[in-house]
Amino acid sequence: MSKVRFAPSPTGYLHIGGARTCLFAWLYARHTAKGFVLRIEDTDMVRSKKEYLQEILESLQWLGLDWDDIEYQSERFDIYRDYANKLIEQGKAYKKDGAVFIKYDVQEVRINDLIRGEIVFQELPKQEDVIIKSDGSPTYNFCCVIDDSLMDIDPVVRGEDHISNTPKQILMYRAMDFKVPSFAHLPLIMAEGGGRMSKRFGATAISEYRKLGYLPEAIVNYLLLLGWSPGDDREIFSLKEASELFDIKRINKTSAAFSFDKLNWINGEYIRKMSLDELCERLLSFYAADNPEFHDCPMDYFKRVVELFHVRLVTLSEFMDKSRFCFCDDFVYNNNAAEVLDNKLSKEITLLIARLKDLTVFDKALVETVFRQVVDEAGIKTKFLVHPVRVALTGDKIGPGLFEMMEVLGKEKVLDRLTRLLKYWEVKNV
RNA sequence: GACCCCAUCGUCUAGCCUGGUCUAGGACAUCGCCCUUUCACGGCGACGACGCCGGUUCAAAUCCGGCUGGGGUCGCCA
Repeated sequence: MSKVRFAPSPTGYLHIGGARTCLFAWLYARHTAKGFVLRIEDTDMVRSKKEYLQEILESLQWLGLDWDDIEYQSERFDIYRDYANKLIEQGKAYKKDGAVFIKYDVQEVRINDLIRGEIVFQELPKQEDVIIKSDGSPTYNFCCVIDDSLMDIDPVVRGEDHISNTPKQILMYRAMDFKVPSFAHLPLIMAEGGGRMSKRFGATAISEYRKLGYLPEAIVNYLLLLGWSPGDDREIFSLKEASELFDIKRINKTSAAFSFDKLNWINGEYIRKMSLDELCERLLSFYAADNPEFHDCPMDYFKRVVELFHVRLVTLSEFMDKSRFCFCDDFVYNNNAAEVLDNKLSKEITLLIARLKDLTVFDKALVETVFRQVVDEAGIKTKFLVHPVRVALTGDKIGPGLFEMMEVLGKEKVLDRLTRLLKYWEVKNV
């Protein structure tokens, strides 16, 4: 049975477009139970870098796109040279200036494309092409044809930018008496707001998205939606579900614009649907070495803090800023909270402190009961006491629910921070 | 310039192949309402598209042609 491949070139990082190409090729392979080959196109000895290869492999693993085989073109130069020599012997190629040129038997070329149907090229602009460069290394199109043929790749799944390469490749298949495979040319991804992906576009490398706090399953899910749909309204799938549902015929012909809004939504969906324990693990590994406070605090405390932000996170990276007040006491009151602090409720806060002090069990329900009693006695609206207390506890006017937050922070911290607010008002008074 | 690909709400899309069930469905974003101590989540609702012109047909988002628009490729890079 034929196989499917993804053929990255280690001359740069794995970018979002490459990841999507790989995803579709991978899904096709898994759906049809064909083998999936990772072919490293490292024929350009100058531009190919080990670190890029490393990064590409890590990114693919992170995304969950595994492969059955990996091949390196740099280890196959002998094969390419043999075919070049054979073509020379047959009079289909010739040497010039140290390079080897193939002569095309120019004719109409038809591509059988699984996504677009038949594509017809009337004529080719060139009659010949280099297959072995003057430095002895083989060219892309030549290697590609030989490897796709020898590795029994069918269909050839790749980006739309390769459509124009296909006619000359088909002529090469014919020159070497190879069976011509079918192709599946994927539409390209465009930058947000249209235009090419490369220009004026922030994050392109997959590793970048990882650093930004995106989950691999969310990225994969989003990429899948960018150009494919199951035909109904479902939008959230795991890789496993996707490989079962996948149908290459349902890939769109139109290039799709990338949207951070949608990616963010999907990422948030995955975070929300994740169990609390799972989210804790993800956060701990995301903040691995840089944030010892997360690892040093009691796991139980960490978990309860995470719970406060579970439905409030879009990316993992937001956790640090949002939860800062849970791990340190030295925060300052945010400027946007100034308005809330204008109204000095020293008397009410003092009363609240006194009542909270009496609590022996500092849980959400009891805290709320006490809080509402104070509000009643003071004869003010709940929200007028809630807002300044939140600022006192977190430094910000927006944040998690007040009472669950108080329970998590604990009596001591709550009382300290309320007292701190009283002092703040005192100082301001002078 | 040449060759090729594409064309449904702002964005991602369903529908198109096998014309009528489409006063075009869903999602994101936006806006409003509800929930509510803020934010978020959740619920409800609003806004919003078949690029244009012809043709075929009793009937076209769906088929055909042209135009326009967008994209890709024209390297001894991959």
